[in-house]
Amino acid sequence: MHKISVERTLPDVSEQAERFTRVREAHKLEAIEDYVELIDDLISVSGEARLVDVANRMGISQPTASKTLARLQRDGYISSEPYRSIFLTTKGKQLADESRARHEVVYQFLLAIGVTKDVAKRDSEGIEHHVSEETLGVFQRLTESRFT
Amino acid sequence: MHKISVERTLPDVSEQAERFTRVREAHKLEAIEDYVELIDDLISVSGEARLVDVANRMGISQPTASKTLARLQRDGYISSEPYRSIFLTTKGKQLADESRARHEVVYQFLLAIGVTKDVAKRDSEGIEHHVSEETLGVFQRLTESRFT
DNA sequence: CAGTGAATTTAGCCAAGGCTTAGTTTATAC
DNA sequence: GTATAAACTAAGCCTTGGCTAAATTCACTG
Repeated sequence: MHKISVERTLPDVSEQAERFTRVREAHKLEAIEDYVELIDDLISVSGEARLVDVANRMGISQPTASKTLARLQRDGYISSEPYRSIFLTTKGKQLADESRARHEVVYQFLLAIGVTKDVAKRDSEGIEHHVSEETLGVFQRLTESRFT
Repeated sequence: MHKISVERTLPDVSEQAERFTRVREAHKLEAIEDYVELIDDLISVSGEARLVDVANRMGISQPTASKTLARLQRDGYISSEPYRSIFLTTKGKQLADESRARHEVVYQFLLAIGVTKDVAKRDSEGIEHHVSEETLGVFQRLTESRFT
């Protein structure tokens, strides 16, 4: 059995480096987006966002949630008094809205092309953060035109 | 202008927690996948993989690359002698192949639905790690049937 | 075959994001 | 109005993954 060795070439160094750097930067925003989106949902549905709920829903311990929320407050996404519930700042609310919109587009797109509901939920959670405006636009158009 | 408040519900706690946990776990594999894929490419194209090239192409400093490669070796993905070039273990080569295949499917799919080449390259870099087998299968079928 | 420059490693720093254990505050029930 | 349970914070530990500066090794040139 002979293996056909594929003609493989490497992209330009700086171009490739930039791509990886971009992905790494996107990662930093991801956690923040997930938090503000969740906090916004909690406020909408249950009237307030408590640390304990954030921790439980993110699947992390309360101290870890506490530390992360402190960072979010430091960076101006949320506000809260010690031992009190959490509020989104304008900046945080804006990010939550944008993030949810992107999330929803990806989710609906996956459904439209025939991915099952549960998997679409799981995959869209990871994918949403890495989709450019251009790709998102394509997703949206295709979803609307129901090309299935 | 009245805002229509959307009926928003929250998913089951443990289900949501599991989803976030899954994404966090995927993240850990990402870096590894990117490294072994790059190392494999370097070996294919230039005959060997040197730390300096890995660092330059990942867009990180040499010491950071050195530390990460040490972890990869510790975990059995690569092997190398001090000051020598880097080799993939069977485990590493396997992961590189799988990762590249997934990467390629995502990239070709994005191209097929009309995303421009540069953006497809960038987005597929981030998306590939979060795509389940099921979604990947759907991508592949749709790409092959050239549904544009 | 010695000197030099490039490649690599070592050491030491930092932030993020995870954990546990222990202590404090809050709220509730009696 | 006080006891107690739940919520939250504090302290301290770990890994990953980033950096710079400095030391070491390698390879090549002359």
